[in-house]
Amino acid sequence: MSTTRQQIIEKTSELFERQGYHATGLNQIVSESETPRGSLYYYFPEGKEELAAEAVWYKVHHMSAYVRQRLTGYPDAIEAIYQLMMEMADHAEQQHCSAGAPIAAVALETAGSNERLRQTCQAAYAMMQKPFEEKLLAGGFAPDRAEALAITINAVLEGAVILSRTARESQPLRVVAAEIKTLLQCSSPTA
Amino acid sequence: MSTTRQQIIEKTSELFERQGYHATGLNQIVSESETPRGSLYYYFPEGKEELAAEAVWYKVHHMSAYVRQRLTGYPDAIEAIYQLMMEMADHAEQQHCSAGAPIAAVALETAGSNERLRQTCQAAYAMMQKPFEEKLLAGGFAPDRAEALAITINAVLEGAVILSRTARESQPLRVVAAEIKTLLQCSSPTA
DNA sequence: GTCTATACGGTGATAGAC
DNA sequence: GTCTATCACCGTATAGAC
Repeated sequence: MSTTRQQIIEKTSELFERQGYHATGLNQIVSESETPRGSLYYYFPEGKEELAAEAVWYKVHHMSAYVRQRLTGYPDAIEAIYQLMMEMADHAEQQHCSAGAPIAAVALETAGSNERLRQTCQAAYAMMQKPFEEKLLAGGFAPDRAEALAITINAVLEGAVILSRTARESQPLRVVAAEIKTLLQCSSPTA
Repeated sequence: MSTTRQQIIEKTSELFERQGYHATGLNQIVSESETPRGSLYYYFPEGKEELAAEAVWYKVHHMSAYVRQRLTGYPDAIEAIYQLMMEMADHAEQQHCSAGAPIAAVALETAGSNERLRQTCQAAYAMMQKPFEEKLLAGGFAPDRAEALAITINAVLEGAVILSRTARESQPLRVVAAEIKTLLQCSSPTA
């Protein structure tokens, strides 16, 4: 795998996360990634759509692996998820709540106009849901409960990141972390 | 208030909801709103930014009024909120999950580049939070609990709408409705 | 693999007539 | 209030040389 190609993908996913799909031009991607101008259509012959799909895919692999790894830090599922969410709030605060929701940024702009990217984002969300579902299963939750709770965690995280970005405040992320903890506790099979 | 001006605002908010900010051009707004071409800069001399702020503002007034009205339908706060969320899922399904998250669409694309629109979206989210907070307060929840839960509802709704749009499936909305009901029940002061 | 030049359409915005 | 003409700029994409 060439470094150039990977550099383009990483910069694209970074720019999508900060600016969204339509606001990110191919020119900006090339110039900020400090990549040869001629390489873009060499590595991504189908143009922006192909590049965007790869960028989303790359980002979600990275994020879901991070989540899965972090969730192993605490044996208890509820505590692990709570600590992860608080850690995300710390992360957001460090970068002044300027980023987050990389899938949503692409999904909202393209779901209605580009079927390929819509499907990519759909698969991305499914992938983000899995680590939570697995951890809850391992924690003794019934399969249907684990799935419903993982969907809820996925949704509330996405929403809270957007609220935090908009308000430039990590508070929404911290609030929902505590509420999800409560929900998990009163849904716990051992409760 | 002229009809032309209002038509432009309504069509703009509709297009933002479906396509986002950058994908929606002034030309499209004029042509689809069937409005005189020359009127746009007459009513909105500051251009797209001013129009966008008004469109977000209009939409959020409309939505928060709808939510507040619907929450009066059931005396019990928990049941009222649950029914409202399920109603939103029905709505989404009727339009094939093609819309929703009108604030998020603008917020994600502009929060990092346009301070005015960022603040508008921030105020919009605050406005969306209020009806839930009020209903919970009236239902006997302590002020700080009502606020935290309203923030969570706001976040989970925004996230679930995005998940539903992306998957073309109302299931995420229905799932989070049930989970929020559980959370409210086990947070209830009368429980 | 990379470069440059270029095509073509669309963007937000302005000026000046009516 | 509205229209038209026009602006400069930007977007993605392609062709052909090296």
